[in-house]
Amino acid sequence: MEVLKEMFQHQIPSVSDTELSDFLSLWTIKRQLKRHEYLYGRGREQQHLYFIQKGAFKIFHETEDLKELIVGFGYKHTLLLDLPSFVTGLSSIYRIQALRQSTLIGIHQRDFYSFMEKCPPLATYWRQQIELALLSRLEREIDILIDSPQKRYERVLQRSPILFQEIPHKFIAAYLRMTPETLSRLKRF
Amino acid sequence: MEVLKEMFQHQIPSVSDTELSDFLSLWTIKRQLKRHEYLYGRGREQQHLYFIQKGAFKIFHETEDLKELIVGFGYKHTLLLDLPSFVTGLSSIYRIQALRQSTLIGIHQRDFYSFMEKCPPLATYWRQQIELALLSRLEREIDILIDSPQKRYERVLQRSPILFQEIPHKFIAAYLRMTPETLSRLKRF
DNA sequence: CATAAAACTTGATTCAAATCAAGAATTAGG
DNA sequence: CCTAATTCTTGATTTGAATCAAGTTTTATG
Repeated sequence: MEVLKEMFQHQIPSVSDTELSDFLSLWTIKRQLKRHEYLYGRGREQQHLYFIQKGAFKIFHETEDLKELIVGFGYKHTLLLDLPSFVTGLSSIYRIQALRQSTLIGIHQRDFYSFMEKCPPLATYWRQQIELALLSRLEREIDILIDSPQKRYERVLQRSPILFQEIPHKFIAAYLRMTPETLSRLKRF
Repeated sequence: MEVLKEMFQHQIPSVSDTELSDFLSLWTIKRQLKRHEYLYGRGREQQHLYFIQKGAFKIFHETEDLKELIVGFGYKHTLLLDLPSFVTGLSSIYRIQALRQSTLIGIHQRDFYSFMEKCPPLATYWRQQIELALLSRLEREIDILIDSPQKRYERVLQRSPILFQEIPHKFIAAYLRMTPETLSRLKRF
């Protein structure tokens, strides 16, 4: 809770102390997930926003033939949510699975949105977050369109070195649109 | 101009007639582009929002080795902009090129944003457009992560059949992360 | 801390899509 | 409407990453 408070203090400096306390009091959902556990069932809507206190997650789309297309990860001390489901309220196209034992605290979308209405700094913050998410997705589109596995690897390694410390490389390989064998060979140089 | 007016009347029904007229009067930029012409120079910031009255465009990222990674298209009677540059004000990571003779009308970002401040329905509309752009990019991410060229083709054909009528297939092939030869062979079935 | 499970590495082989090539069809524009 | 330029198709060949396989290292957890 303390870390979450610091994060918001840092990212939304214009929010007052009392507002922040009120806001944090809405983060009532506590969850503990074991390795391999899913954050929610297949195809359910997922209208929670979580903060990862401990652990790591993979976010992926499951194709009809049960292949996993990994679209992102969640690490310690960052927010975790099913963005399309959170925004639209529709059932999710993603699954989110714990990569190791993890603890989360969360807030429901309706509580978040209703607090946003009476707290303009939070509204501004959230609008910026959506814009940033869009921009980062445009960068990622370039990442995965590049032909050469070598270049894809270099680009992401440069931008997100943390990834390679936090996440098993076989998942990073899928994220980079290659096999673990290919990634392993690239790392040699 | 008439078509643009109808589009906004349809998409922002809550906006008043006088407001709409005021807004449209800010669309003062007129441009004519010949085939192969660029909307703006390499790496320039691009803070205009355009409406395509006639023509078609490709939006692509140019890699260091001058390969073109196509990230989207613009068609008749839709909006055209360099989204990351428009939102951040930074210089663009994309180039936009006319695929045939085209005419555009445009508005500068500062005029658009300042009108948004005094027109809440436009602000709401724009926020929704950003969210929609994000959601469509998440769908696209899945599109291009899929291994099989066949499946990538089917998915996009199903969702955007118009594409295949408006745009030369060699560009669609690049958009789908395959060669024109591969796309041609897929179309046989 | 022991041991079972998971992840990673490395080499050999396969295979699907890229490349190369050339002719046919379509489109642009004077 | 004609001609040149561009795009599309189809076949032959090449190639680079996937797959297969097996051994090694690392990590999880009772």
